[in-house]
Order: sequence, then structure tokens, then C-alpha cells
Amino acid sequence: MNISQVSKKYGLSVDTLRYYEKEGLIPPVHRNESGLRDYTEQDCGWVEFIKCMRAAGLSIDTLREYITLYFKGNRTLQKRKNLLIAERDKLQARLKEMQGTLERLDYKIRVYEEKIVQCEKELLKKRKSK
Amino acid sequence: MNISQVSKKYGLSVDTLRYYEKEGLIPPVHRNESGLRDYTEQDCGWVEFIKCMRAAGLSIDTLREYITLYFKGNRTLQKRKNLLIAERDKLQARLKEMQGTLERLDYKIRVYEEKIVQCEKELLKKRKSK
DNA sequence: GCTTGACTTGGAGTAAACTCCAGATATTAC
DNA sequence: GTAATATCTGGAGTTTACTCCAAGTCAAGC
Repeated sequence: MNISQVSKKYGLSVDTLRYYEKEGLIPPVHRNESGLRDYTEQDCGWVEFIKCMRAAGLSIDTLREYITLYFKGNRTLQKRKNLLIAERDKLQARLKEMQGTLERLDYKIRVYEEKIVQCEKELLKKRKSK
Repeated sequence: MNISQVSKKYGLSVDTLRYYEKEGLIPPVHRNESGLRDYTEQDCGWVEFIKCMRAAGLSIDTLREYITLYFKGNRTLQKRKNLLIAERDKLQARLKEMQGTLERLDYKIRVYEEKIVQCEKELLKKRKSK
């Protein structure tokens, strides 16, 4: 799979794909004979994982640290687990806060609906009274 | 309430408070005789609202647009409502995606726990066989 | 009244995460 | 075979959202 196919598949620009690789967020992608990127199934898996984690707000730095540990093998299992737990906890906190904000927006929208109805009533009154 | 008190109360730096005001995210804050900011209850309300919306991911641009509409009065009620609905929908989508990522992280962490147990077992085996 | 610390402004600087560019090589279509 | 298109790299530029700075005014303690 070449880079533009992967770009389409995951909705990341080719520049972003190269950037993630350059920054060490994903392992070096497999190349064909002439040096062009040829993403394997596994390469795609990493892209998908990073895309997902980035969308959830994990930083480039954190993700780079994770894959750096990953490449040090089994002796970093505990560290990687701890990193994931820390990020999970942060994500959970963000989610809770955002859930609250969603409810607040819902409430605000309902209030706007009432205000709009109210406003229309008043306009009607004014017209009648003329 | 002076700016550093508001800063402490909401956990936003004084620079950020001034920046939000300069950018028109919050209405101009009340000043005392000598020109220093003296936040009213209402000013604080705006600060809290903007802080909350920013934390949920609404952009500076969007929030500026909202308060610009707000200051045009009742004839922008429908527009403001539509803006809030659009942002609510985006937030809801983000939340759903992030919820999925949270579950994925939870799963990954459980897998790590198993891997760690497995790894320790193997270490023990190696030691015994020596 | 003077020093020390807080507040003011306009504008410059920074961090994170891309995004774009130039110049070179590779592939595809005709 | 050649033109058009895609990919490569290193590095510069951009966007968003702050964050810091300088130079000046204001306020509180002694």
C-alpha cells in the first residue's frame, strides 16, 4: 500500500504520515526496491493506533515515548502499562468534564428555544397592537 | 475582584484573561477609577463560560463569533442557537470517539497485565531450570 | 515620600502539530 | 521515450493559543 492510499484510508495527509514517521510515532515504514514507502498491514495498524490516540488528545511526545519503550522490548512492559494507565486516567477526566459541557450546551440550546418562542410572541403582540 | 484573584479562582493565567478579553471572547471587563480591571460577578460568569467551552475544545474563533452575535442582541438568537447546536454536535461526536478510545486503552491495559504475568512466569521457569 | 510589588498596554516570542516547498528521483499514461 | 504525476528528503513556514517582555502607571507598607 503506497502512502496516498494510506492517506485516503485513514484521512491523514501524506505530510502527516511522513511527519509521524519522522517523529518516531510509528516505526519506520517498509520500503519497496526503489525506496518508496510500501505500508504493510502492520504499518497500517500503527497508523490507525496513532490516529486514534491523537484524536483522543494524547500528545506527540507521549506517543513517541510509548513506541520508544515498545522497541526496547519486554523489559519495558510495566513502564508502558503505567504510561497507558496515566493517559487513560487523563482521558477519563477530560471525558467527564466534556460530558458536563455537553449537558450545559444542551441546556443552553433549550433556553434559546424558549427565548426564540418568547421573542416571536412579543413581535406578534406588537403587530396586533398597531 | 482584581485580575489575579480571578486568575486564581478559575486557574487561568492573568495573561490568558487579558488575551481572552483582547480577542473579544469575553466582553470588556469593568474598570475601577484608575483603569485597573475590576471583575464583576457577570464578568466572572463570562470567564467561567469561556474556560468551560475552551476545555471542551471549542475554538477561540467560534467563541469570538458567539459573543459577537450576543452583542448584536435578540435578532441573532437563531444564529446563536444554530452555532451552539453545531458545536454541541461536534462535541458529541468527539465524545463518542474518545469514549471508544477510553475502552480501547482499558482493554490494552488488561492485555498488558496478562503479558506481565506471563513474562514473570517465564522468568521463574528459567530460574528453576538452571 | 519612597520602595516594592501589582497592574497596564502593545507587541514580540514560543510550543505543538502540522503543512508547505524545492529539488531530486520514480512511476504511469500515452 | 517523454510528459505528467507521485514520491522522496531536509528544512522552512503556518496556525492556534497562548506566554513573555518592556516601559509605564498604580497601590500598599513603612
